Amino acid sequence: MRIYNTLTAKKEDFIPVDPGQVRMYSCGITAYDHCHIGHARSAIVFDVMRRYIKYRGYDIKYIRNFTDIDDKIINRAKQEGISWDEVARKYIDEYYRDMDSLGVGRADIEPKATEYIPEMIEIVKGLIDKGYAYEMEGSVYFAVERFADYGKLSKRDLDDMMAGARIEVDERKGNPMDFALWKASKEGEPAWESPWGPGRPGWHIECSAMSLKHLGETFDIHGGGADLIFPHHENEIAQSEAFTGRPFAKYWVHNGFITVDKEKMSKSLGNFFTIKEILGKFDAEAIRFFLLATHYRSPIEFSDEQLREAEISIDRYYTTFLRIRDFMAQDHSVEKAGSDEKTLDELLSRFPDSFREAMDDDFNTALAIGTIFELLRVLNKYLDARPSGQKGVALVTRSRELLKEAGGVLNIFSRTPEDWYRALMAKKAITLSEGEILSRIEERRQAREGRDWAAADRIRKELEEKGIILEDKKDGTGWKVKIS
RNA sequence: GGCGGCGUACCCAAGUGGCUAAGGGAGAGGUCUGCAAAACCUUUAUGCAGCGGUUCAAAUCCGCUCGCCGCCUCCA
Repeated sequence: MRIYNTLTAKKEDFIPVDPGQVRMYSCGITAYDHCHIGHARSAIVFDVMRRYIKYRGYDIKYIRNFTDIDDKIINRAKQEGISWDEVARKYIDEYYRDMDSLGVGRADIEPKATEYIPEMIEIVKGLIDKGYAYEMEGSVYFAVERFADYGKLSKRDLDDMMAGARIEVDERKGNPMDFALWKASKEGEPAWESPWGPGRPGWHIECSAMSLKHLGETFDIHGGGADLIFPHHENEIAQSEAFTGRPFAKYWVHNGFITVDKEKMSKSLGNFFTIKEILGKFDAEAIRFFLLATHYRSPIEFSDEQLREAEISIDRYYTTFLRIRDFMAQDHSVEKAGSDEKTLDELLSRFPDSFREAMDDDFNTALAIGTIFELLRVLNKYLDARPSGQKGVALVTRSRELLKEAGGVLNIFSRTPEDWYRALMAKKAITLSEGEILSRIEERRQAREGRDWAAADRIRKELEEKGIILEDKKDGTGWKVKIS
């Protein structure tokens, strides 16, 4: 496997610190509002990395945190008139609701910042003892000049940073770039006891404390959105490496942004779409497919049109699965070859390698999806000749297994075609019930039997206007939801 | 101002030195069909923002130009 490492700005061979064992940490959310599609991208990208690493035979321990204390949470609590911990709890629940629908699995450990206050205090104390941090009026700051490697992740030079150009300078700090490890709490704010008086942790320290506790001083993969590179991840490196004297994370991976009109989707610009809004119009699987159809480091322009195309792609997959099922159910007493049997056979032989090579190359899910659709095309062509017999059963069974395995790694294509159509009926607000559709199909069957094509076409047209497409096959009529 | 990224067909999107430049959508033509739909076939980039250069060989490396974006403040 090769992974692009932000730290070295190169794709590198992936060699875990401990052979066969992977330790991965990704930065989760600050629980103060509903998640938008950008949060979904990050969560899905790391979910797929985790699944693929496991698929490749590694034992993986995956941690994803929640920031449950922070200025934004405190402000939100004031707005909503509830306590800060109620805000955090509420939005963590909402997070799970969103992620569960998107097929994002739970991490092995999902620590919350406030559960690690003693560990954080220990690190802050250690950093003061080692001369990397100083206390000032109840707060503690990390002195960036003391850490020689400061800037190595974000490729910045302290002198060039034009500190103060865009930040409010606190004149009392040793260097304007010094950041808070521990913040003194103001009257009425949530506070924990510390050697420096009542206060709360700075933002960055929680990840250092939680990763150290669960993954050790040095671990393999640390990820998050590209906007976390500076200052968050840069500061994590400074704190952690200054404290332990050991390298922190070996591979740093960062996902690209979702854009709207070419601009980064963000809370401050207000150009964001929440996951729930999008789920109101599109199926969760389409969202997941849409996000995985582009490489994780590239920007993705958000658009309804792209989501619709994702639905069409998924529909193509499930339509093929219905064909597979029809084929398996038919009579196989006669051996009859399909079209291009050799092409299918050869493709099946190299498919696992193609898929794996794509994913091995820095988790190239876009290319991996391409291999899936290539197999669908060849399989469809094979089935077009209406083959039968044991050779065919073997080839089609193999195709089905490989497709399901690949889909499983990406956690897409895992439903039945029926579940897909039912979900689509709900999203597209189809007013007909399945029973009504079937009875109309039966009426039409009788009309067709009497060669009353006008009546048959009328029924088909009527259903299409209500969003249902009919497909006449040799042994009956199937239906599907129209995507438009 | 500093650092970084991107620009591939009508749209989306892989490809970062060498086979016919993946895959999806859309369009056109065709096979199949009572007619459709689905599926399949053919077709749509002698071409990869532009101009130079390196090389036997470049979308891929180097330089310049143009355009777009990101980070440098909370941010996935």
